[in-house]
Amino acid sequence: MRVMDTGLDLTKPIPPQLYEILRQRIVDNTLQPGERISEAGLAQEFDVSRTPLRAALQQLATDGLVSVRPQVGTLVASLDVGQLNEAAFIRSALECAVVEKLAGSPVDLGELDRMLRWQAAAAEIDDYATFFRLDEAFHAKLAELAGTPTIWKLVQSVKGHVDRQRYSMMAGIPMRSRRAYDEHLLISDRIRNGDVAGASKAMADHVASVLELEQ
Amino acid sequence: MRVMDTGLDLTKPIPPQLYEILRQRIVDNTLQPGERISEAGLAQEFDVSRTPLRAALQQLATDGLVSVRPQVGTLVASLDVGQLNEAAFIRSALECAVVEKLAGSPVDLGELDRMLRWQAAAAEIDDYATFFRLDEAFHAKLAELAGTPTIWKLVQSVKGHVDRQRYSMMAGIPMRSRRAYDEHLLISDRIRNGDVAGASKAMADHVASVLELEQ
DNA sequence: ACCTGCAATCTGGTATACTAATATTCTAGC
DNA sequence: GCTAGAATATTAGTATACCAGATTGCAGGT
Repeated sequence: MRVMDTGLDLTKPIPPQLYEILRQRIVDNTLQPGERISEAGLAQEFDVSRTPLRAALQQLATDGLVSVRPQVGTLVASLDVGQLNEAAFIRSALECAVVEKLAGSPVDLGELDRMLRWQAAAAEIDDYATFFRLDEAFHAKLAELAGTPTIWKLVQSVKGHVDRQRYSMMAGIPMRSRRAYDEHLLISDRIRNGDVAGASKAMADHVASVLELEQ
Repeated sequence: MRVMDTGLDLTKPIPPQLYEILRQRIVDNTLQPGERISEAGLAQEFDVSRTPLRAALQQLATDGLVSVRPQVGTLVASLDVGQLNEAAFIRSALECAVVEKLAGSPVDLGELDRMLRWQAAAAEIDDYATFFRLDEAFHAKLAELAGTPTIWKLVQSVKGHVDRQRYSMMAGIPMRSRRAYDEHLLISDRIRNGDVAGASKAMADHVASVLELEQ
């Protein structure tokens, strides 16, 4: 019998919740590269059967965050510089295409401005958790405004490798909420001005900046 | 008891095979938009249990080719012009990024030339099935040479909507193997010449051409 | 004729049992 | 002491049973 809270809401679909939890554990290195994952063990921990757990692992496998070897085991994927670069490249290509489209065909940026003000506030008080959430929402909103919400889904599925690298580097490094906010501002300004190439460049710099080692 | 051949190789993983078969049926309109899919029915048809079948359906759902509604049913996704445009947009962004990278950093294009000669032969004799296979291989090879094989996986997962539209239009229309071959040639030439913008443009035109209604 | 409510049926979601293949451990033989 | 091989344990893959929610059709009341 298990009474401990597993953090799952059993009234909502289980696999997506398990996916998010496990993804977070891999990204923040709670589950380390190369570590073996036990389906049965995790199923017991979350007090669910292997069935929904396997659905979550399948998603993580398509994201390249775990590697399942039949009849052997499921491993947390190793950090691979090639895969990291590729993920960053893909993200850049997709998000640049989004802002190019936005800069080329005017849309209402009111919602974006509102989000930027929230970000400014969060950056001011160094509320990193909130800023991180708003940062994700900003990029998602860009894709939504461009009429390409699928792009944000693809970016998310590819972004895991980048996020993992970021967590590895992040030990004690001061947050860059302020810088990220400035870059967001630059992107939205250039979109507003219809500066297609400039907006694209600003986005490329922005997504590249998260991997820079120096402050 | 079932003796009919289901087309499955039981010595290899089942879910990917089911995925390919069902994807093909959706793309070529054997399974029509909005049609209801019965997990139990398909499981019986292929003589497998619902477990591997559900894994395949989950993949098709992430591709947006089916829509799973809990306790209601699984439906073949409707043709949606918005989704089609988005898929074409994403494909263009990713594949243009690939050829831009290739044109910017010289690599050995020997394998590509070999594939182009095969395509020329297939186009000459109007062997459409073979040409289609070679066409896919050409694009996959571009991604491989650019060091971004994941991009081709993403393109494939998004391409279903485009392929479905292509099948809908293809009734009686003469094949365009020759034209596709010429476009491939143009792309590879511009890559070879380091013409980044030109190669990108050629690729954009190429992926856009499959949706053109006129000959 | 129409609306309402209940019940039968069908659906996908989950739990569990079983299989086959791999990895590991232990042991017999040298 | 060491190696080869067999027994054991563990794994992901698959099949099956069960569940709860949703739809559908009909019965009965208005």
